[in-house]
This record gives sequence, C-alpha cells and structure tokens, in this order.
Amino acid sequence: MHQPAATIDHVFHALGDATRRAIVVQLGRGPASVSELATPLPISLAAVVQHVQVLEASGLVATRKQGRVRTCSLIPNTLLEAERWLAQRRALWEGRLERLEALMQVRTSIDHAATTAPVDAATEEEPA
Amino acid sequence: MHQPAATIDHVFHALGDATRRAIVVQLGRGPASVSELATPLPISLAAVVQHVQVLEASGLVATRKQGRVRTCSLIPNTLLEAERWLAQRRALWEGRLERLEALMQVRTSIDHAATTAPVDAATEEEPA
DNA sequence: ACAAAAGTCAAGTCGTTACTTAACTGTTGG
DNA sequence: CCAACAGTTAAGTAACGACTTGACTTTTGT
Repeated sequence: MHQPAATIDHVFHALGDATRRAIVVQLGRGPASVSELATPLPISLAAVVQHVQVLEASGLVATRKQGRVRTCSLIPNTLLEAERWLAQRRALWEGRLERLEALMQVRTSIDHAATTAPVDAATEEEPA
Repeated sequence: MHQPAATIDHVFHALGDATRRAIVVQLGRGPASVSELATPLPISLAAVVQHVQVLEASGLVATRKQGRVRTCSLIPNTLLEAERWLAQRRALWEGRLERLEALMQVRTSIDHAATTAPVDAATEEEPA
C-alpha cells in the first residue's frame, strides 16, 4: 500500500510531461538515485525530486531511501495498466471496424456482386 | 500527411488531460460529431473544439467535415505507438529483472543449494 | 569533528493551458 | 428567405504546473 490512490488519471498525467518520461526511460535501464536521474537533465535537483514525487504518487515508480540516497525503480505493472487502457480503446475501435467490414461485405455481395467499392476519394476537408 | 509532426510527446501530452481521455473513450465506441462529444461533458462547445484540435494534432484522432458537421474518429495506430512506447520501457525493465533472477539462481545454487532467499523485510522507508 | 554529498521543504515566479464569452461563418430544414 | 444548427475564431481570465532559490536535515568520508 505505498501508492494508495494511483489512478489511470495520475498515470497519464505523470506521463504527460517530457522530463518525467525521460526519467522513466532512464529507469528502464535500471534503478537510479535521484542525483543520477538529475545528472543528464538540464534542471535543478529540487525539480527532479518533485518529478520523482509525482511519478511515485502515480504508481509508476517506487523509491526506497537507504542512508542519504533515495533509489528509484520502475513499477512495470503500472506501465502495463496504461498499456491496457490504450489497448482497450483500440480493441473497441478495431472491433467496430471489423463488424463494419463484415457488414459491407454482406451488403456488396447481396446487392449485386459488384465492382470493388469506391469508398475512398479525397481524405481531407470538403469545401462545399 | 494530415498530422505532420505527431510525436510521442504530443501523444502523451494529449492523453495527459482527463477531458481529452474522456473524448478518446467516447470515440472508442465509434465516430462522433463535435456536438455529440460535447453533450456529456460539463464544458462549452468551444472548449471541446479546442480539445479535438489538440487530439488531431497529436495524431490520435482524425476528423472530416461534411456540411456543417465535423466527424471525429480514432486513429488506432497512434494508440498502438503509445502502447509500444510503454511496452518497450517495461520490456527493458523486465529483461533486467530476469537477468538478475537468473544470476541469483546461479549464485544460490552454487553457494549452497540453500533456504529460499529471505529477500524481503520492510518495504517502506528505513529510519536509520 | 567537519565538510561535502544527497536530499528535502517552502516560497515564490513565470509560462502554459483549460476554459469562458462573444462575435462570426457556413449549412440546412421549413 | 430565414431561423436554428454546428462549428470556428479571438481575446481574455484564472488556475495549474514546472522550475528556481535558499534555508535546512541527515549521512558519510576523512
């Protein structure tokens, strides 16, 4: 029970910031201290601490302090939750597409086994 | 070439906002006009238009205007790109874990085929 | 014991961003 | 033709979020 209310909302909000994503990338390569995370970044240590706090609150990273150094590591399961959220939207959408294609196929084969449907044309903006 | 510079940065920034995620959820169920998207939301139509613009710039949604109604739809491939970004961080991390576990297993089986490692204890903060 | 290292905390600044209202354009049904 | 509809644009406001600085705490190496 380290991150009590780690909602999808917090996760995507945390990932919405480029610096925080850079931190996540770095942590992908393995655990790191706050200072190590700060070194390649063009911001102050204090700012990095704040980012780490956000990431921790979101459930994306876990931290553990030993002596004076706080070591941060990724929580893969939270990454997975975000993946699943996206995958679900996509699945719904693609499910729709498939059903629609199926319908179309029925339609065209019933109508008059015709010329492969001209469903395209201009992809952008119609003037009038 | 509808969304010229649709970077991962734009995608995650777009997903960082709760209202925009709500729109994405809605679009998961199928295409919708701007007004339809606005109906369940507690904000003005103009605000929704702005969100749709952000989503379109990010490559997450495509829109097409016919007459006076603009119809929005998801672009599943962009969702997929975000998924992949997350999956890649996770894969790296989990790869590390596996290698580490492998090492541990070698160590323990060499050392003295011993009692299943007591690697746990307190999970949070060490005082001193 | 002391100085440097590694964070932490609290204000405060400043830019960004979500949102509103209002005026406006194009579209459609009657 | 005209009223309502669907959306767009612009300008402004208000809140939020990222970042800084500076003071402070705890830990560690010598």
